[in-house]
Amino acid sequence: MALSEHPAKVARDAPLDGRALLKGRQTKASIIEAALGLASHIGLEGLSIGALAEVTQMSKSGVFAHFGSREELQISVIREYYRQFEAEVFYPAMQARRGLPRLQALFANWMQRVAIELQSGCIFISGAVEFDDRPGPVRDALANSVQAWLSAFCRAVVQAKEVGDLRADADERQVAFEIHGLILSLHYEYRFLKNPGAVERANTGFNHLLARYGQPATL
Amino acid sequence: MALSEHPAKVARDAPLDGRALLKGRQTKASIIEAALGLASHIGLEGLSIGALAEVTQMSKSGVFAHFGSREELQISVIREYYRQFEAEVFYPAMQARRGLPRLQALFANWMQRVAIELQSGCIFISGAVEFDDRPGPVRDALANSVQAWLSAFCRAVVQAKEVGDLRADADERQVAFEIHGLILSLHYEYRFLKNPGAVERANTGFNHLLARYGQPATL
DNA sequence: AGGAAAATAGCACGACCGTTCGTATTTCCA
DNA sequence: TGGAAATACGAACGGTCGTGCTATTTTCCT
Repeated sequence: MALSEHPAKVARDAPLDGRALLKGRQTKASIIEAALGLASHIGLEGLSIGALAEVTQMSKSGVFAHFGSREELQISVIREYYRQFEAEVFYPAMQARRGLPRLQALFANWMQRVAIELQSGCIFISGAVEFDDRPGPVRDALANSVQAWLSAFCRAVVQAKEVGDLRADADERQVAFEIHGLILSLHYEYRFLKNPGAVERANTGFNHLLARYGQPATL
Repeated sequence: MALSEHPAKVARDAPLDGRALLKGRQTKASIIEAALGLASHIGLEGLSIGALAEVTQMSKSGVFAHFGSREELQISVIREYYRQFEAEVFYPAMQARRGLPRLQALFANWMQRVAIELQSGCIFISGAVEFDDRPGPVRDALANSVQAWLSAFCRAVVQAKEVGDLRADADERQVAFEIHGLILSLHYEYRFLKNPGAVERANTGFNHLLARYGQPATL
C-alpha cells in the first residue's frame, strides 16, 4: 500500500512499467530529477527554467515545453519528491514490525531524509514557508502530499496503540504534532544554525516522547 | 537588559532619543516598517525594492538610497523584527516571576507572535529556510538574532532550575530544542496546513514538557 | 534668509524572468 | 523506409529585478 489516499494523478508522471520509456518521457524525468536537486537547495520559488536549462544542457524552450508552465514544473517536482520520500522513508519502515519498531524506523528514516542526508533541504519544510500565504495549485499539491505523509504517520501511531506499545489514551494527532516538532527543530538547528548536537537532541526528544506515551512500567 | 550579547550595531538604526528625528531617518524608519510588513508575507527573498517603492509611494531610487543595497535593506528588516520580537515577546515576560511563570509567559508570547497574531509569518522561521544554504551577511544577521533569542530563552530555563521549578538535571539546551520544536510545529500546522487545532496541541505539548522536566511530585 | 547638505526623483542599464512562436530536428510506427 | 508526430531549438516579447547616474527638490543649520 502507498501512503494511500494521496491526491489524484499519482500515476500521471509514472514510468509506464516494462516498456522502454519514450524519449520524451525519459528526458522529462531527467529534467525533473535535476529540478528536484535545484529546488532542494534554492527552494521551489527559486527554481528557474533558465537555470534548469543550463544544468540539463537544453534550451529554455525545450525544458519549458515539457511542462507548459512553471507551476506545472513545480508540481512535478513536488510529486517526485513525494515519490522519493515514500520510497526512502515510508516503505523501508514498513518492513519493521507494527508498533514501536515501525514507529522508530519511520522516525529514523524521517530524520535521515530531512537533515542528515547530503546537504539538501526538505521541500516539504521549505515549501511550507514559501507557500503558506500563497494559495494556488502548487500550494495545494504540497499540502496534499504533506497531509498524506502525516496521515500515514498517524496510522502508525494508532497501530502502536492497538499493539499495546503505546498507551491507549494517547492522542495520535498530538503524538504526530510533537514528533513533527522534533523534526522541524532538527531541520532548523542542524541546517540553519549548523548545530551538530541537534541530531542527538532530536533522538533524545523522541525517547522522551516514547517514555511519556508508552505503557507505564507497572501494568 | 536586552537579549544581551546581541551583535554589534544595535543602536545604529535606533531613533536618537528625545530629539526630533531628522526627516531622512524617519522616512527610513517608515520604509523599514513597510518592508517588514511585506517580508512577513512574501519572505525576505521576495522583498523587492520596486514593490516597496509602490507601497511607500516613493521612487525606487528614493527607497534604494536609504540602504545602498538590497542586502542592507534585508538586514535592516531583520534588525527591526528583532526589536519588535524583543519588545513583544521578551520584555513583557520579564515582568513575570523568575522560574516557571516567566517560562510560561515567554512561551505564550512566542506562540502569539509566531502564529496567531494577524496573518503575518515569522521571519526567523521563513528566513531560516531561505538562507540555510546561502552564506553571507544576511544569513549572519539572521542567525545572530535567532541565537540571541534562543540564548535568552535558555537563560530563563536555567533560572527555572535555580529557582527549583525544574529538575536540576534538566538540560536547558534540550528543553529549548523541544520547545522550539513545538513552536515550529505550530507555525507549520497552523499557518501552512491551516489546522486550527494546532494552537491547543502546542499548549498541550508544553504542559507535557513541564510535567517531564518539572520536579517529581514526591520530592 | 541663504547656502551647504541631505533627500528624493527620473531615467537608463544590463540581467534574468516566464512565455510564445515558427522552424528544424529527431523519434517512432505503419 | 517514408511520413506523421513528437521533440527540441532559437529568437524575441514584455516584464521586473537591483543598481548606477544626474538633476531637482527639500531640509537643516548659521
